[in-house]
Amino acid sequence: MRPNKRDELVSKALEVFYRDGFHATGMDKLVVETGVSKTSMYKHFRTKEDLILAALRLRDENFRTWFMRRVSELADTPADQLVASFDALGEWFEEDGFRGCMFIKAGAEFQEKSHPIHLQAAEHKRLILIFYTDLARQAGARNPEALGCQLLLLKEGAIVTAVLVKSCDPAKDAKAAARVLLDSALS
Amino acid sequence: MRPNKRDELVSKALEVFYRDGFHATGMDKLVVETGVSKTSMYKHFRTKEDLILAALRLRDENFRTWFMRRVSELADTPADQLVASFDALGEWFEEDGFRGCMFIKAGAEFQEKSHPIHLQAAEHKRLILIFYTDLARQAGARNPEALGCQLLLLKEGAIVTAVLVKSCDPAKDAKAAARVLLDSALS
DNA sequence: TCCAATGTTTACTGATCGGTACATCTTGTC
DNA sequence: GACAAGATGTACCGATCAGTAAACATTGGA
Repeated sequence: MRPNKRDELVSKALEVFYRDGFHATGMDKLVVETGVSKTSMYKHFRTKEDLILAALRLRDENFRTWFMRRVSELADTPADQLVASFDALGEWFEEDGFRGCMFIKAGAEFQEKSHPIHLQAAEHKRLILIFYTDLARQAGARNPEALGCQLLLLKEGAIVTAVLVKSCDPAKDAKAAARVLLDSALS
Repeated sequence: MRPNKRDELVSKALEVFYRDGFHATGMDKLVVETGVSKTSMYKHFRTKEDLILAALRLRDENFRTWFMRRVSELADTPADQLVASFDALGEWFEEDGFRGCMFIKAGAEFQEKSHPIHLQAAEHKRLILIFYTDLARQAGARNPEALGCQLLLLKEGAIVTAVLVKSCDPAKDAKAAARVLLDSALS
């Protein structure tokens, strides 16, 4: 039960769950794709739910790390970073394997509010909200909580729209909207 | 094969798919919940996919009818209707059985862009986008396509946030954002 | 009343679901 | 090299998946 082996399994499972969905991905498929045996899989993870939770934890870490780093690379001041975050999103949308937000999908497939997977998806969004609220506060917004939530709306809407609506350029429109909302929150 | 019987089945299937998800809902469960036999079910619908598509068609009709009617009840001018649409959304979020947007969930569970279910979900979003773009044009926005898309972002973001983030009042924040964006698009 | 057509039910198919019992292999220790 | 302990693979569990064949019930017209 080498710990790095476990990490490998989580990483591969994350990839397959993200690509094919949670209910649509059986443990047998994961066993084939990872090359490990079913018994080994269940030595590392008590249930499929445990594996999904581990994959979501990894995804949360990966995404937020990438997102925050990229935002800080793209702009220097909090105000500019608020706006630049939508450029970062736009880069993500253009990636080959882009399939929308894993946590929106997790929340959609496990809808009970008390379900551990639903709760973990909600926790990710809470952390993103905090990220935006902090930036809004540092930028000097009159009501950082309200602006943070509005930026979260734009981000989530942009992701959904990037998946489902071809005739839009959601990253561009969200960025423009963010600038307007920021200006309005500062004046 | 009375046609109203078929409508009954679609209506019940819609309810169960919306509550429990698509992959998580087996035909056997639907057979039990509708009280009809499995063979009858498959006389009305060639495959499960056909049933899902029929349910989505009904949902599209129901939702857009309700949404547009409610918006026109809540305000008179196009500009006010743009803003009031988020009050309508807020009413929806407060309903007992609210479980987010069925089309976001359909797009999440059937991710291939060429899949008929994915395409139908995308079509619904396209119609909503047209609704907002038309209102933006009637309201006199400088760039109705851009404002329409931004309002769509707010709407989709508000739905996702209403499902996953408890600490927000997304309908309220989206409404405030819509007003700011509208003002900016008019001046 | 008989027949044909239509709708419905029961009972089943092979495949796959999440999960496990048990045999086998590998590895560190003496 | 002997042996115990942990990791791995094989082969299976009952339940459920989407879908179907064939018997049965119902209903219309002649």
